[in-house]
Amino acid sequence: MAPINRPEKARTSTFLPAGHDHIQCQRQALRAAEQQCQLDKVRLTPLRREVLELIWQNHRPVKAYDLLDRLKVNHPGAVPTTVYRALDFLLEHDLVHRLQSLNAFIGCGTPGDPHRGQFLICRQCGTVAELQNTDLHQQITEQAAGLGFQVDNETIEIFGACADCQRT
Amino acid sequence: MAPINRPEKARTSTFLPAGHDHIQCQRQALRAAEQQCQLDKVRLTPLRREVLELIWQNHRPVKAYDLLDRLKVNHPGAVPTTVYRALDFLLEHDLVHRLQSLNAFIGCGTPGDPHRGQFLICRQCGTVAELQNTDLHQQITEQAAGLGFQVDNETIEIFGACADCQRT
DNA sequence: AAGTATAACGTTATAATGTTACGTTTTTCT
DNA sequence: AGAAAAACGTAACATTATAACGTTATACTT
Repeated sequence: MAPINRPEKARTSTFLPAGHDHIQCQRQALRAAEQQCQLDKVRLTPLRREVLELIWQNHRPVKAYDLLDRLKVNHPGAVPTTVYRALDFLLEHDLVHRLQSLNAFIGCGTPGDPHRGQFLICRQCGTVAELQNTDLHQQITEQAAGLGFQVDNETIEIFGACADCQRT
Repeated sequence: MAPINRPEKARTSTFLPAGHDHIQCQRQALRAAEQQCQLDKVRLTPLRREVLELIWQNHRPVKAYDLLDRLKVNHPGAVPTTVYRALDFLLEHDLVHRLQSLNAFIGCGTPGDPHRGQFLICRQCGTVAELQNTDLHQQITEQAAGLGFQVDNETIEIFGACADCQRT
């Protein structure tokens, strides 16, 4: 399946600008998720919503069992299945990403957009930036095509030091 | 750390040409590993060598516990630590790669080369091709640099259908 | 509105993956 | 030969993820 190729410039959703209002950011993410679910005609149930809310508490990846611990506060009966089922739903509808290198999850800021999965991950502070680099995507797709390989999913996870952490 | 940027064209190590002589391929890989270890002045012990040999039995990723089962044939005392220690060694010396999306391992055909980790993975037959796409690497490094991010490691794992599997 | 199909969730058990800690053996280096 | 370092043995355990099956809630049809 050839990818959508919008003529946009490379952009990034984080690293966070100085005055980042996260309360607002989280609220906005949940609103976007609700809209996306309406469009997709699927149900963002209270449980799923709560998991998504927990994921959006910051811009660092969360592990499933941490999520579980946090979920238990309001949801004493929660067990691994509870979390993994919610995560499966959120992944399927592109509301969160899975970071394979970390076995962890992070909210997706742009649920409607073509969904790739290009991440910069700071080893030190753990902050993750999601890239939307169309050129990169296209270059990969083209090289693959040259080898007769038809791409259906890409995982790009780049580790290193973010600007803040380099200074320290 | 700025990457080595050799003016090479994009290349790939597999998908396998029609008449691929795997016995020869495996032997060659082990020879290369031995040489690399000599250069690095580290020891490719019988255990490590045996694990590497098992990994090179084909061009599909192997899971650690599968490796363990296979290792037990000649090595009844083997336990997870046995395998993971060998894998740690092999990874550290760039003799194998870890595929994060699969929790699996695969031999590296070019131990001496600058070591990135760009893979095409066929969902159907499981065959993996390692790419050495310098442009891709450079593009990532540059975009990251533009965000003040200093790359130290990249994981690129592309899933899809290889040429053979598309035909079926 | 009742009946039925489907989706979501609860519950228990277990599988798969990976690590820690500590002791012993082997190799290397002086 | 003796000391230091590396490799390996062994047991326990931590983390991550899924399977199987039953119940409850929601949506869909008539």
